[in-house]
Parts: sequence; C-alpha cells; structure tokens
Amino acid sequence: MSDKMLALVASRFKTLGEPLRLRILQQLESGERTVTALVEAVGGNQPNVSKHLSILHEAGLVSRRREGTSVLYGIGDPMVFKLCELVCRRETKRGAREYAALVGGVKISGAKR
Amino acid sequence: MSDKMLALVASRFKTLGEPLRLRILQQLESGERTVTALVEAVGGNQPNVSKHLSILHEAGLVSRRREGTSVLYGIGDPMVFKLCELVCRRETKRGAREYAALVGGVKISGAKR
DNA sequence: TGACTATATCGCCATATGGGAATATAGTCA
DNA sequence: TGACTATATTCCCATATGGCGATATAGTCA
Repeated sequence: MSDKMLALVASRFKTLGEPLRLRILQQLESGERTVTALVEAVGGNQPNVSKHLSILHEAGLVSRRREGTSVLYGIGDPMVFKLCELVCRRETKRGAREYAALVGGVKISGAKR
Repeated sequence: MSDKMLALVASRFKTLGEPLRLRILQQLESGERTVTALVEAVGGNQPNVSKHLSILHEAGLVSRRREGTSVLYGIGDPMVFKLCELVCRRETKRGAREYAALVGGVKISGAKR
C-alpha cells in the first residue's frame, strides 16, 4: 500500500473515530434525515451536528441533497456498516474472552483450586 | 447497538486513525517484530513507537511477548487487515469515480462541446 | 423586498494527542 | 553487583479537535 493510500485510510478511520459521527451514521441507516431531525436524534446543538456532517460528507460517507429549505443527508456508502459490524463482533467476542479470563477459565461449574 | 458499544467501536476506529500505527500493523503482517526493528522500519524514535505500540496493545490489536531482553510484537487480530482492505478498495473506486467526473464523463475519446 | 426557517460558518475555549528529549525500568551477562 | 542493551515512562510543547455561542448564508413565501 502506498504512503498516500495509507494516510487516506488512516484519515477515514479517524473520521469514524467519533461517537457522535457514528451515531449520525446509525440514524441514517434507516433513511435520509434533515439536519434538524439529526440534531434531535443524536443530541448536541445544530452547529456541531452540521460540522460533523460536513466532515462525513467530505469523506464521502454521507450524501447531501437539498429539498426546499432543508438538506437531506443519507448514507454515502453502506460499507461503513460492514466496518462497524466487524469491529463490533470482534469486541463482543473479546469481551466474552476477557470475562472468561476474569472468572478464571472455569469450564465446569466449580472452581479450580 | 448500545451507547457503550458505540463508544468502544469509535475508540477502535480512532486507534486505527493514525498513519504510524497503520504502518506498524502493516509491518507486523509479515510476522513478529521487536521494537527496535519497528523503529527502523516505520521511522520515528523509539519512545514514540513504543507509545503507539502500547496504544495498539491496549486495544488488543497487537500481541506482546518477551524474549530475553527484547519484546516481540505481533498481530493481535487479522481482522484489522480486512478493515483496511475494505476502506482501501472503497477509496480506490472512489478515486476512479472522481477522476472520471473530473475528466467530464467522456465515454468516447473526444470532448463534449 | 422583508420576514422566516433551515443550515453553514466563524471565533473561542478546553482538552486530547502526536512528537521528541530525558530518564526510568527490565533483562542479560560478566 | 555493575555494565550493557532493549523497552517503557515521564515531561513538555505544538497542534488538532470537539463543543458551543454568535452570526452568516440560502431558500421560501407573503
């Protein structure tokens, strides 16, 4: 992978590395939303949500479309959900492993030593 | 997805959102490496690489193993490469689309207007 | 045009973060 | 133990970034 591509990939990950932006994408999964609707749904004030939407749009992760005085945002590439799902599944498994380790690797109900 | 999981997923993306950390992972793809070897391979000084390795290890993205006075780091979960590949493929396609748009949607060799 | 709604931008602040130098810690060997 | 190598930690600085209030811009309608 070229240095430029590596930097670009890192930049995309960084874009996804903000909870509020993930929440926005989550909201858009079920369809297009106006900025106002997103503000209500994800919390935060309007300028803040708008800024995050700009960042997501810049990265091509959301689509933008005017309709009258409103702007409708939508998912730019469903791949993001695949990314999230991969990470989420991994963390769920990891959580289970860590819990098992914490409990002490007990396989039968009963403590070793 | 719960709020806690969403925050965790965002945190993982943020961890992957640094070029130097991606470079480290890239180096580890072909096998375990010592810190010194990584410092030579990815650039930067030793404390810096060591710090990034700590962050990656904290996130479970790399494994750590002492061997004598050295420490060998390795890939903690090959899933990261799947993530990178997805993003990389997407950006490659996106780049091609943008280039086509820039050129002007020409399908036959010859300019419109 | 003027009033109104929806969205974007700007300026500021507090915090987080990467880079780097100095130093501490861990492990090996004589 | 003392010297040596490898790695980790600490401290500091410059910069980036998220959150927020104030304001600007765009579009609609009377």
